[in-house]
Amino acid sequence: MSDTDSHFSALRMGQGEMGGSSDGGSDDNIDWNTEDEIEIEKYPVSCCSREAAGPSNTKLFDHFVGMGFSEKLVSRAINENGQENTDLILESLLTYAAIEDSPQEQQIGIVLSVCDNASSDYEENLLDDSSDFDSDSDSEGIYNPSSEEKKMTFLTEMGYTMNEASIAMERCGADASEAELADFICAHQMSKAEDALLPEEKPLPWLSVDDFRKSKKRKFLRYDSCKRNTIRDKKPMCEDDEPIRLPNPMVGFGLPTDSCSQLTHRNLPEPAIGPPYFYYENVALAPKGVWDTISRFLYDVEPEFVDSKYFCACARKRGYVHNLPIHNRCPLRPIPPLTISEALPMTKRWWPNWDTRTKLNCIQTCVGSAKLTERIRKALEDYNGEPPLYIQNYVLNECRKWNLVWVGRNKLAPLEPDEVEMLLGFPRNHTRGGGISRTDRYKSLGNSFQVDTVAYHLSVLKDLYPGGISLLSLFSGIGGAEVALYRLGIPLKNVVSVEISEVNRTIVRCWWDQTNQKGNLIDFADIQQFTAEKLEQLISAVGGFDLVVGGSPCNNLAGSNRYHRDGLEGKESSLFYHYFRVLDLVKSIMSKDQ
DNA sequence: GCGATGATGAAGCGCCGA
DNA sequence: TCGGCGCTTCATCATCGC
Repeated sequence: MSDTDSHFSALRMGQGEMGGSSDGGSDDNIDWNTEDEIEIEKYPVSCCSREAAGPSNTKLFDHFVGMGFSEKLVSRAINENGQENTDLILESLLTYAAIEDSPQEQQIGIVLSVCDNASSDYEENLLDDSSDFDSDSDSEGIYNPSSEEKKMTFLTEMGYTMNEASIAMERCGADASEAELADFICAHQMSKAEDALLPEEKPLPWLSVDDFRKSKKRKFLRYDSCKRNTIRDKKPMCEDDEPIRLPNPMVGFGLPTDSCSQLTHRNLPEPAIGPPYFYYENVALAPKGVWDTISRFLYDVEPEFVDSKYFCACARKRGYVHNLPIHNRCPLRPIPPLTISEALPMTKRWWPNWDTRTKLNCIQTCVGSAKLTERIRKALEDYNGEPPLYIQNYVLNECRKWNLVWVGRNKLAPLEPDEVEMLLGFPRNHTRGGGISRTDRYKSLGNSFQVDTVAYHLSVLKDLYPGGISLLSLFSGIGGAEVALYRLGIPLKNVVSVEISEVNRTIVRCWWDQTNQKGNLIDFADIQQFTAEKLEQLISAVGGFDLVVGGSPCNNLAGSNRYHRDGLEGKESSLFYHYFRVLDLVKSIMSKDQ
């Protein structure tokens, strides 16, 4: 198994289910003469306009060879189409590849060479996709093959074929980001998958860019009938053509405290059905469109939005995309304190009656400063416990903003790290010791799961895996999923943890040792180095994963980020695509092994 | 160099009144 | 229905002290 197998895994949803031949026929279902060609005219291929500025013949030749086509085919295509119209050349090349009787291995070889040569550029691709375009625009008229190749590399690393990548780049144009290109291909694959369900098979045209951009949900329309009994129907504002909107109240498929409102069944899209089970988490209040993209990538599974204030004494609005069963959920015992006064009883004595908070806001990675609490103390001390309304409003605003609690007369303070641990469902001192600074504790905790909430969702696994579970934990952080499973009483047979922060890996390792786990814990630092080969070895060693958990970085999604709230294209948050990549690889490898 | 501290808006949504 | 307002938000960066 190699990286290129993801090529097939990405096609699995469409090609495999179409029953298409495997003899190099990845494009058998593509209608190369669709009306969409008209659309192409509206979205000129970047390379064409650049070539028109006057690239040399050699450069043109090298360009297509660099894309992975054989010299023979490139010569033939240039001879047949001339040097002016690179659209035609590219289309000819793709057609040759599609109709050629060459074995698939040849195409795999193309993909492999691109991946290998460009692996070192991969991170840069993820981070700098927009900057590529900027530089292009700066040098208007000058052809820059590296930008195109970087996108090609990105897409092939994602597991798409060269042909799919080329077509997507052609259709979406030069201004398309890597994510948009991947989304475009994904849309086509899903469409093929759905067409496989139709009695009459026919070649499926690629979506036109216009259609794709105007109605990204088009490809999923046929799932509508499956969704009629799902939570979506409980949200009348959530039409298929509308972006995903957050439910109010944010209770997901139901709360343990309200059995009447619990949803016990949903129909998952076919490609989403395990094994393995997967569970993805991120901030609910992400920029518009982010959850639509996440949902589309994760097999069109409807996100479950839950505010942890229903599970503990602090709010934590998160979206969860998973394919777990949703019946027979049960909460962790003991039920944690649900109000501030229950969670922090020593604050009751000092809590003024005009501070009506019963829940804390979302716990973040930073805490209020000592100067702030001192300013508040001074503002309050002249009023003997009954400050005027404007002072009350000022204080309450700061309290909500920084999650301050009353620790004395006129005295507020930020939460201590161990209090945060308790509120989030971790054992006391989970993040303490081992050379970890106080700042790092806050940071790690602020980025973690709320254990009780996650455990409620994962509780359905207890009956399914009485003998224990093998877990692939991506972006593990301080081990929220591991702690949740442990507290549920689900034995951890094997845990493969991927976490970039050494501090966090240390925390998980210490917890693992201190709780006398009997299973195996293997940790890795960088998900970007988590290759198909490595995955295959791990899957072979542990006998497959039962659950793939991950909450990719939210830095560029969170409202608190006033500098780089760039959505899924942001430096850190773009790592979501690696969650999808790894999950899809695991699904592919495990489906082959079965 | 590292950790702690303090200053720094804006996006998105719900609510409410016109 | 629409616009104004209030509320919330897994953060980032510059600076300081050790």
